[in-house]
Amino acid sequence: MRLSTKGRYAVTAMLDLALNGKNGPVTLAEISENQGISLSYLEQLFAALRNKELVRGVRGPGGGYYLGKSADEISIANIICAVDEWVEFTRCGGRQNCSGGARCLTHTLWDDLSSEIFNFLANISLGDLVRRNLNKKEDEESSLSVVADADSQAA
Amino acid sequence: MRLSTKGRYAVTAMLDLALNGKNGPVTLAEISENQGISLSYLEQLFAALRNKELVRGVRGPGGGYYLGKSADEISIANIICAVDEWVEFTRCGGRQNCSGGARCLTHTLWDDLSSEIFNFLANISLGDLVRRNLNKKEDEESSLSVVADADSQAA
DNA sequence: CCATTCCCTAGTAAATCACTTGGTAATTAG
DNA sequence: CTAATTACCAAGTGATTTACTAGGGAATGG
Repeated sequence: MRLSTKGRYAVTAMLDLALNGKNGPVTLAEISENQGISLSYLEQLFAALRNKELVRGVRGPGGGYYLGKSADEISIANIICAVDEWVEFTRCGGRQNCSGGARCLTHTLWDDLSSEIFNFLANISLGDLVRRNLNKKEDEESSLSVVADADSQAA
Repeated sequence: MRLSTKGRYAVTAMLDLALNGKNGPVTLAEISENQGISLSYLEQLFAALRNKELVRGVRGPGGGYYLGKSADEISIANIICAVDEWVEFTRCGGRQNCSGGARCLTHTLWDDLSSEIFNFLANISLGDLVRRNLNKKEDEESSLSVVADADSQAA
């Protein structure tokens, strides 16, 4: 299980693409400018995203990137897995010698948690994120209680 | 937002402590043995956990570590924050010059997602994890469908 | 006293991060 | 056709992080 800043860059870039790619492709130069990410680093991230067919590149003037499928079909887990090589840890059914000991139980607990986190992220799509934010702007228009709660707990 | 293998080590160690610390303190040597983590690395992790009062050390022979509070009062987010320095990213209300542009919207979306992930992890306690697993063993005793699903999606 | 345990500092090889440099390949506008 | 534009590709780099080793204390129990 891995969720680094690299994943954040990828999600951020994909969000930018989902937001600005409604009519015509978006160039990496634009995303680089918008999000403050170096062009060449974006190229590396997009190479990984392209391998997983989450984006589609078009070369030449007027070219750029499209989403590889609809924003609703791309989950946050998909994006993070593409660039961050999600490692599902030590289901130690064989490899390790932890036959029923405390080690194996702990590993099982961790694996369950890891799966839960994955499923959580797999159930949020790019489209969800965009829509949720627009709805929130309409509905609330004032407070940001969720974020405030998280901050206070984190501190 | 950060969720590295270091956090995994910390959660694993805390799980071990929750499982084995029912009667008397648990030594880092035991956890090191159980979980296959180097003793000195554990010491560093537990220094961070101690700072956040998630564990309590007792020196001398027969000593070891206790949980700093009950397993139900310790969330996974607490543990990860302790060792991984959870960085809440770029709520760019001031620092950056993204006045209403695509950058700021994307950052807002990311911040919302980040908060959601945090809240998700904040709502799972060590106690939950242990109980959930014990219940599952009683209830199902056969299939591990959740984990299987996650694996197939990850691949 | 002395063994045990926590506690602390420093250093390190390997990996990862975010980036730079310097290209090549395809496509379009003129 | 040419030149500009864009995606694509590879190699390398300083900074940071990871997981660990080494080498010590400081407190406590027998």
